[in-house]
Amino acid sequence: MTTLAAVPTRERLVAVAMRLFWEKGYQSTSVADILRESGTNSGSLYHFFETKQDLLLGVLEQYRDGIEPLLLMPAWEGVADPIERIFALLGGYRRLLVESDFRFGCPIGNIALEIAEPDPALRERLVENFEAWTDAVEGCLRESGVLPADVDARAVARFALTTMEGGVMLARAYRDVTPFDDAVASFEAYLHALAR
Amino acid sequence: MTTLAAVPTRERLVAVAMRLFWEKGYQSTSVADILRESGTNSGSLYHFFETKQDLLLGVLEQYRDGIEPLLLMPAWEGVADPIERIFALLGGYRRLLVESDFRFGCPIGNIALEIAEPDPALRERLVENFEAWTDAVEGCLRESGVLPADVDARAVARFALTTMEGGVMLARAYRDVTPFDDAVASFEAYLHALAR
DNA sequence: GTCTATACCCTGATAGAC
DNA sequence: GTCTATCAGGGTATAGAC
Repeated sequence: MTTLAAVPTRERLVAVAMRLFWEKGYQSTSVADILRESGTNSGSLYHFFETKQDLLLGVLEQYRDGIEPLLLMPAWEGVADPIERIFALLGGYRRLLVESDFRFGCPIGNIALEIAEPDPALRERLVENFEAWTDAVEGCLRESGVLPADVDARAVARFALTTMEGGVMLARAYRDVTPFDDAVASFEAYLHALAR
Repeated sequence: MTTLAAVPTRERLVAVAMRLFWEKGYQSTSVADILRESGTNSGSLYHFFETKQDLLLGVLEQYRDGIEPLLLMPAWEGVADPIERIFALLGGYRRLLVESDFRFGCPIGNIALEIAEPDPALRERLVENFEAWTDAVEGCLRESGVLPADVDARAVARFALTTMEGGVMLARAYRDVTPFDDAVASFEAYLHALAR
């Protein structure tokens, strides 16, 4: 097993911040929390990151770079059909909701709404994450060939993201997966209607 | 014109907190901000509310009670057709996004994601707001009579909420109303597909 | 119900030796 | 790059007179 101490300090900080920002939110996580849970001293954190928000940027870059290997690849293992892959991806969020008793939703969506007026740099990182997610779904849609030529595949892919984010929000508030399931079922019906 | 001072203290506090929580977020609004902008002293606030979160509960109750008179009635003025009313409601959020340069989204959705692990009391207030919104849209759907009997009108209404919340989130992050418009257009297509 | 003053803690961030 | 110590400020909430 890899111990925390074996990981270089910067990566350790990003990994711990990633987890805490997800669990508690960005603003409710103190720098002291991150230092304690990562076994790091204040001086080291501020050696690598100018500010707490700078660390958040590092976390969002990590999410962006992890979409392919850490989100898509596990979700798509053993799923070859591109349309099924879209629902496997959505199913991953469902699983996360249920298994965490609705504590864990979408870490990017949380940040997007938690910070009322994000800096341009922060907003850019959020958009990069949303775009990478949308790219993946758009790729599935195109690969499937089910959409007529006059349908905007990117808009459909973005609607999948909208559905996921809205569904996760409601499921967490209700502590009930039904709103999420209903949203996914509706999206599926929408997709079928487009495909015919 | 009604001056601030003419309004009873409790209502004044709720009104100002409502605005600030929306503009800046709950956690980024300090009690001092609320006191300053409402022209109130600390002792008065804590006379009416035990804690800052208690004030948030008051704000959410106000939102809930205001859905009919302050959200639906203005949006539906001069709109008789129940299906058009659904899109008039969604159009209200669009207008808000654009006119505020994407600073104002859905105040309830913001709180729902800003607070990672809301107390049961807080969660209950969020749910009340989502339910009241869903009730209104479900009423429109039933009144319109466009849905076949085997379609779950409540699930469709909730999907409208999902669409709105997801669309607002993305539009704010992108600072571009396109994701919202695409989401609404997709929802409309979904509704048409159901209705036939 | 409202006023002033303030307790008391935790926040992000810094200093400077090693 | 890492360590300890600490700063300055702002956070929520309270005390107690009026």
